[in-house]
Amino acid sequence: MEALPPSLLGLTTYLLSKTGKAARGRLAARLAADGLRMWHMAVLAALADFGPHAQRDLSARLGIDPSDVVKVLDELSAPGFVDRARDPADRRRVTATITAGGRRELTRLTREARAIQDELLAPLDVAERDQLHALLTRILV
Amino acid sequence: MEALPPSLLGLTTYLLSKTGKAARGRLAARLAADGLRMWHMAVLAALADFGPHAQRDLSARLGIDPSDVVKVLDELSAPGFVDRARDPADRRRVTATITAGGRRELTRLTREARAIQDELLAPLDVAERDQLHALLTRILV
DNA sequence: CCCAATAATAGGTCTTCACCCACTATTTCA
DNA sequence: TGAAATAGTGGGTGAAGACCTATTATTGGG
Repeated sequence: MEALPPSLLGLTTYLLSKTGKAARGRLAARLAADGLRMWHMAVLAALADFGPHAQRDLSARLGIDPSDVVKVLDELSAPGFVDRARDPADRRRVTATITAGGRRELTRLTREARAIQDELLAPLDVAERDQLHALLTRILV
Repeated sequence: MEALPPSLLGLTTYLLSKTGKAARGRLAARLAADGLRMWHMAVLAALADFGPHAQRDLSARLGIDPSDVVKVLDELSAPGFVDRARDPADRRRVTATITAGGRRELTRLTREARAIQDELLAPLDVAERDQLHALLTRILV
């Protein structure tokens, strides 16, 4: 008397929604322990992977509202994870750069994300996890 | 200059979160066209698959707060998708039953969910979709 | 050189969602 | 039979997300 309705479990849409929610929920919980949220990690990742960004470029790359970028950067620069400096070439722009501390934080968060992933994907063996990863990647294209 | 950070795309957790959000978003949009939300569909599915439920049992099966079950059933009985009747054996209980109209609505919603699914999973062939479905099923246990 | 466009920022709104509390009716059981 | 537990209901709250607007500083095009 505890099973979920097969009508729903037969929909991949539903399974995606549900596993996605589980994944996001767990990841968000770990981030919250550091006072952070998803966007903070995304911004750190973007800065680490692609180098310094004007805030507008972060907004475009990640699809966040420009005014929310401001808030995220406020919260990332407080603990010293990013530096903000006005661009001398165009003084309207503010360039955000990840610091050594920010890189360390990102590494920590990534490690924890993988731990969460291992819990969530426990029923799958390594080959299957790779398969899943590849399929999801192709969906997002 | 538009790519997402590989640091994120390398995390299955992130991919799940993102595809899940896409799936939920699209499904929610279709449901909203009928003035419904996820839980409405879940409740209809539970009633169709397992027969009439006391509200408390719906709450337990689907993991919704009992007070939210009330609201969902209010909205499902307004258009006549479910009937509510007090259980004569235990007059505290209210038994919810899906109507013929409710079954028709569920069929419609399911058909639309499959259409959404086809859009979302367009990059995958049929075998791969089955694979994805099987993997996600095993994750949810 | 002036005006329109651009970048950042501060501040706010509007939903959605999960959750919680108080209250009533009814049942169970000591 | 009286007290405790259970079922449903109504009316909230609080957090999180996405979005929107006005303002200021700065730039570049006509």
